[in-house]
Amino acid sequence: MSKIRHALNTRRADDFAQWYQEVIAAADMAEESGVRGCMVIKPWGYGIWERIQRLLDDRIKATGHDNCYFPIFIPLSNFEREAEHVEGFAKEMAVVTHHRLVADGKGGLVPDPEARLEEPLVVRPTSETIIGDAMARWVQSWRDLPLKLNQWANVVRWEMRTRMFLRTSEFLWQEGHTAHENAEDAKAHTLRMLEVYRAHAEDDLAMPVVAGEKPEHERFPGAVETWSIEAMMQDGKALQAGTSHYLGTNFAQAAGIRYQDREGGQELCHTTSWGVSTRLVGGMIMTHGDDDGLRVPPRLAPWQVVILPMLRDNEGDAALLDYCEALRSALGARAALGEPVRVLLDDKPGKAAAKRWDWVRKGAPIIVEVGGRDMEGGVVSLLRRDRLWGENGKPAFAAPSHEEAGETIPAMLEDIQQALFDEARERREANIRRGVATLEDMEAFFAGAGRYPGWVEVQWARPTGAELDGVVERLKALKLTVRNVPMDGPPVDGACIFTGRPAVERVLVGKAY
RNA sequence: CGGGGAGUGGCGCAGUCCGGUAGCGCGCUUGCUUUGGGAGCAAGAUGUCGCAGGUUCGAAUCCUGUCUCCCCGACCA
Repeated sequence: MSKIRHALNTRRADDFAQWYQEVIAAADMAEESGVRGCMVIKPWGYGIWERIQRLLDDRIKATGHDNCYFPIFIPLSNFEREAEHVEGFAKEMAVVTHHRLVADGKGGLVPDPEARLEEPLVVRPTSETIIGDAMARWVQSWRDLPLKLNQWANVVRWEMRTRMFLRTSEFLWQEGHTAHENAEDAKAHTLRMLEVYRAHAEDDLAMPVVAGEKPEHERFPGAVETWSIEAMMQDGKALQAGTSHYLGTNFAQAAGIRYQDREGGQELCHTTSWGVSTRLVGGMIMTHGDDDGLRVPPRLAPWQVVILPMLRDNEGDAALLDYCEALRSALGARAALGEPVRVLLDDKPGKAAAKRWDWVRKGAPIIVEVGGRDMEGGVVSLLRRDRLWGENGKPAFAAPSHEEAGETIPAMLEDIQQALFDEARERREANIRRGVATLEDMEAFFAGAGRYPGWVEVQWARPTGAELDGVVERLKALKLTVRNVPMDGPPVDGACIFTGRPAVERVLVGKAY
C-alpha cells in the first residue's frame, strides 16, 4: 500500500480536517476570498452545485412548487415579528445602515452620516418573514391553498467559525415556503419535502442519510417541528444535510397569513419551510473523497467522462483527435442515469499522463486516455475513478475496444453511482452502534472507538425542559449531540438511557459538524 | 468571541531570535532531448515579504494597530 503514490499529500486517516481543505484546493473547487467566512466557488465546484440545483429543482417542481425571488434585504421591523425567530438569528445578522459613502479626507471612504437609513435593513439569514409578508397578501381564500413557493438564493449568517462549504457566512441555498389550510396538511407536506431531500441525497449525491425529527432543543427558531436528514462523514461525524420545518401558525400569526374557509370564517394558515445549501457539496466531499482527491458521483459530475488524447505535436495528432472525437460523439449520443452522457474531450496542451492526475483530483468518474497504440489496436485505456488502483499499486487501466467503450460506459456510470452509494452506506452501517443500553456503555463506546467513532443509537423517554437540558449537558461533556429521531425504526422496548423511565423512541447520538 | 498557530512569487516553505534591502522546492515560460504513462537537461520570468502606522541611516526582521486563514473552545437554522 505504501508504494502507492497518492495524488494528495494528506491522508484522511492522518488529518481529516487538513485533508478536507486539500481536496477543495486540489480539485479546484473553491478558494478563499479575503472576506471573512466567504469563499469564491470556482468552475468545478460551482458546476457540481449547478448539478445539485438542477436535479433538486426538478424534484421541487415535480411536487408542485413554483420558483420566485424575494429581496436580499429585509426591513428590520419586518424581521422582528416572530419572537423566537428573532432570538435565534439576532446574534448572527449583517445589517445595512447607510446608502452612500463619502470621502473621509484621508483618501478613504466612510458611510455618509447624512445617508443613514431611516430603518436599517438586515441581510436575509432566511426568508420566512418577508415571504410570510407576501403570503399574507397572496392568500385570501381556501382556494388559494396550498401555496407552494421556492426560491434559490444566497443568505448571510455571521458565523463565528467557518469552513468552506460546510459553514460559510454567505452561502447558496434553496428555501421552500408553503402555506396550508390546517396542521395535518402542513405536517404532511413537511414530511413530503423531507422525503424529497432524502431521495435527492441518496439518489443524486449517493450520500446515505437518516431522516428523522430533531429533538426539541435543536428546532429551528419559531418552528413547531424540525426534521432533518443526517449523513455520516468519513470521520464518523454527522452532517445535517437538510431540514424541513412545520411552523404551525407562528409565522402566519406574525405576518397575518389568513384565509377565508368554506364556512366564511377567517383562519390562520399553517406554514412550512425547508432548505438545503451548498453544505451538500461539503457533504459530498466528505462522503466520497479519498486519498487521491474528490470522487464525484456521476449524477453530479459536470463531466462524467473525460477523454485525454496523448498528443505528440506531430502529424499523427489529427487522426488521434478524430478517433477521440468519434468516441466523444458516440457517448454524447447515449444516455446514462436518464440524461445524455456528459463527455469532455480535453485536448488542451500538456501531457495526458499529467492531466490525468488533475482529473483524478477533480474526481471525474471515468477517465479515458487514448494514445497512438490504442488507436492502432482499436482500443482505449479506461480508468474508473472509484476503483483507481490495481493490485500492483498502479492505476488500474482497462482496455475496452473503441466500440465497446461507447457501448459500456453509460452502464458503467450507473454502476459507479450505485457503487459509491453502497460503499458509503456500508461504512455508515458499520459505524452505527445499536443496542447501547446504558450511559456507561455509551461513554465507553465513544472513549474506546478511536478517532472516528461514528454514532450510537439509544432509546430515550424524550425528556423535556430542565431534564432535557441535563441530558444535553451530559452529552456536551463528550462533545456529543442528539442528531435526530430516525423515522421508520423498530418499536422501542426498554428503558430510557438517560432517565430510566420507559423509552418512547430511538435517537442517534454522535459528534457533529 | 476567548486561547493557540500562521500570513514571504501560482502552491509548499526557509530567512525573523542576533535589522543591512529576498532564497529553496514544485509549478510557470522558452529551447533542446524524450515519447505508453504524474519526463530529463538548460536558460528564464514572477515578490510594494497580508495591510497601515511607528522606531531607525536602513525593517520581511523591532514596536503598535488592523485584516485574513488554520486548530481548540464557546456559539450555531
